[in-house]
Amino acid sequence: MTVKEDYEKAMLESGLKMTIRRELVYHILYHAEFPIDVESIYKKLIHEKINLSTVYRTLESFVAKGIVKKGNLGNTSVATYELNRKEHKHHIVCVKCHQVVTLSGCPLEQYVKHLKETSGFEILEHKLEIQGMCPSCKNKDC
Amino acid sequence: MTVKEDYEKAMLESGLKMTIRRELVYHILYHAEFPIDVESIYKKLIHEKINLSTVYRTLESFVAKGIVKKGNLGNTSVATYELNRKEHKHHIVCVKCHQVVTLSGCPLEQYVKHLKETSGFEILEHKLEIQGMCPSCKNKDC
DNA sequence: ATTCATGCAAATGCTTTGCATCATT
DNA sequence: AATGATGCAAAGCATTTGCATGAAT
Repeated sequence: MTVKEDYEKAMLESGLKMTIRRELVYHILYHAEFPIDVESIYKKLIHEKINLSTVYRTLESFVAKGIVKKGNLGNTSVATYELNRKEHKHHIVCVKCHQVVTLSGCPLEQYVKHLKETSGFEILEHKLEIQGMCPSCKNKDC
Repeated sequence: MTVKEDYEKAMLESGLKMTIRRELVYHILYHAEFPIDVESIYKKLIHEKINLSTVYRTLESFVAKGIVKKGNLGNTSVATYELNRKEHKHHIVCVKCHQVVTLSGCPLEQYVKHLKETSGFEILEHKLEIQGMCPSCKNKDC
């Protein structure tokens, strides 16, 4: 399935109208290797006619429909967004330079299953982020 | 060790001066069962003479010294703070009412050990938050 | 005495919103 | 035609900062 087909499927299933701006944002999320913030998305759209508030609104409607997951960049208050794929990934973030490395696999599958059976909650998502210092920053004393 | 002794130890070790405001904030964090936001802290200090920006500055200097860990409330951009205890805890947060339940134990100890050996990063903290719907919200259709 | 902490007010930066216009259904 | 999407400008809100004063070392 192509990105475009993927996008169209998401719009149809969610009931959101198909527009150029939404497709642009969807494409960026689709090709992102890790959660990205609004500024990064907007910068990638510098040559397109799209307003910053449209980017925000697009992302929020995607989140409301479950198409996209919202998170935060490290411990900052900057929101990040990523496509809500079946195969989710977790990341290590460098506390200094914010470099992000994607980890393979999810170490929590068993644990989440356990919680579903014992917690009384309806378990939905989980957020896991490992913080550390990347090899490069580790060697700089700043 | 009492809260006060704990606080004094933290200030001595970090080099931060001991002040009434810092002690007040430290006490609140000490007795909090889960990460709390600045507004909640400030409300608990309503009868004390303390400025909101002092609360922010106090928390940020605690974070800088590793006394406190900073996070986020659910997927919002509101910062939360908790004491950086040896025995860290994780939580389930209700996506509707923001009720927080503390989980026992950390399911990631083995995994983090593994990452320390293989990732090339100096692994520091990790953030894990489970999102779900609490028993009460689960039964309300809103 | 020096260094750091605090209050206050103003500024910052990310995000949201009201409203008129435009595009998709 | 009706409903929803977008641009633009203004507002909102959490957080930060400059500066003068006050307190801890």
